[in-house]
Amino acid sequence: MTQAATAKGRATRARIVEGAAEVLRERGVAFTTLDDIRDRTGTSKSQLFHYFPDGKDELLLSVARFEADRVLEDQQPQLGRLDSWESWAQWRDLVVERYERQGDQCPLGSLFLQVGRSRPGSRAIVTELMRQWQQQLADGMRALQARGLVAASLDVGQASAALLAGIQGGVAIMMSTGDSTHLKAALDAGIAALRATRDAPDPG
Amino acid sequence: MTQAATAKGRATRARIVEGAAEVLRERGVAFTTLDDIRDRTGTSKSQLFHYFPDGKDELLLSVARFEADRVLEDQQPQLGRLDSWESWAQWRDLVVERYERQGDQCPLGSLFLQVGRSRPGSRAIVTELMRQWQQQLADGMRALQARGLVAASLDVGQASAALLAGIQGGVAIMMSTGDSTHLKAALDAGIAALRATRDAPDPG
DNA sequence: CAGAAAATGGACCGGCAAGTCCACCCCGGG
DNA sequence: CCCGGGGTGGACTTGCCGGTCCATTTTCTG
Repeated sequence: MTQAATAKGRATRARIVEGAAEVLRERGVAFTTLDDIRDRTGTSKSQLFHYFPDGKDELLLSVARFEADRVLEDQQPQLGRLDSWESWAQWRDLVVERYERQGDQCPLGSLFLQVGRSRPGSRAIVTELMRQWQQQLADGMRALQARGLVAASLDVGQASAALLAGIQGGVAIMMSTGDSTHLKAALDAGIAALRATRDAPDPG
Repeated sequence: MTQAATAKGRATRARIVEGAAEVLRERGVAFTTLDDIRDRTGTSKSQLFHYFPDGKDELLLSVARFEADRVLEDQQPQLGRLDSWESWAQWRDLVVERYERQGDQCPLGSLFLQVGRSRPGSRAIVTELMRQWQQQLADGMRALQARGLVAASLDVGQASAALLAGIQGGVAIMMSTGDSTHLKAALDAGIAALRATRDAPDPG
């Protein structure tokens, strides 16, 4: 039963997912038990298994979906409207701010470790998130091209892939070291690469 | 007792670390037990605790150190001699090849999940690995500068940080999606950015 | 206001895996 | 030869935690 039948049921299910997401962010997947989630969400063991019959894995997968959705939502509306240098700059700051606030928690990354990267469900979630994210970056780059701010010859697919990789890596490094230098460098380098398609390079 | 007293002891300890690293890569941290490691290494429970008195965490940390060392070793000698476009290209291929061969295993990443990113020991390992890696990239960029292949005005610190982030992210994405496109894009973009400091941009 | 279906509470079970313990082995030195 | 200590084997303990079960309450429907 993935969908609850009544409004109350749906509310409870949502409460479980959101509460579980909180606990997981705080404690980390490896150290979170169903009892922790039960406590936080004010539910009982039977409810957990009522709404997630396949047990912990199913619940974790639902949390992963929930977190994946948040990732892109948290970057809106900037990410959806990257049609000027100003909006790119704003988005860049937003990303840095979001992840610095998040600190060393990587709900999504850790979630898949536990469930298993290769499991059909989990891989689909990341793949889809990456696809959408890159898509929006690519849209932004094409918007710049349309306005003549970026050379039409730019390989948008490659540039957006590289920028996305830089973000992921920057975040990953920040998780481990607590330092956001790399994230900022990756964002700035990615945007600078766009600019460089029009500007003259340093002639030195 | 972190160091064994006799040669035999030291050999056993090394066998444990290497064997554990193998098992962890195959099964993943979350699904590996001390008994798995015991089987693989042909040792007994008491030996595990004899050489790693603090238990599983201490062992995992040792494996993390072991794996961290491998990361840079596997990129040698190319990584240590990035003084021409050819050597950069060779290194780029080496990185792609190494991680494609590794597939969806990320021994290091997962290890820290289990031990806890923030634990003093584990954070130090990643930080040091990142520092050395970036250092070697930066050295390579300066070598290009010295030969006049890259503009002296290039901010090596920022460029190396961005490239490192791109690699990390590219690898991370490949782990989750099985696709090395992003890794290649990040590497190529990073190197192209170096070239672009000298070449004229596409005038389109 | 039934009666069914959904939702909830929480005691209980069972297995697994980390960690303990002690007996034994092996080898080098005196 | 024996003795001491590092090295080894593996049975055993222990606690945790995912998962089960059933009794009870609440909510929908006619």
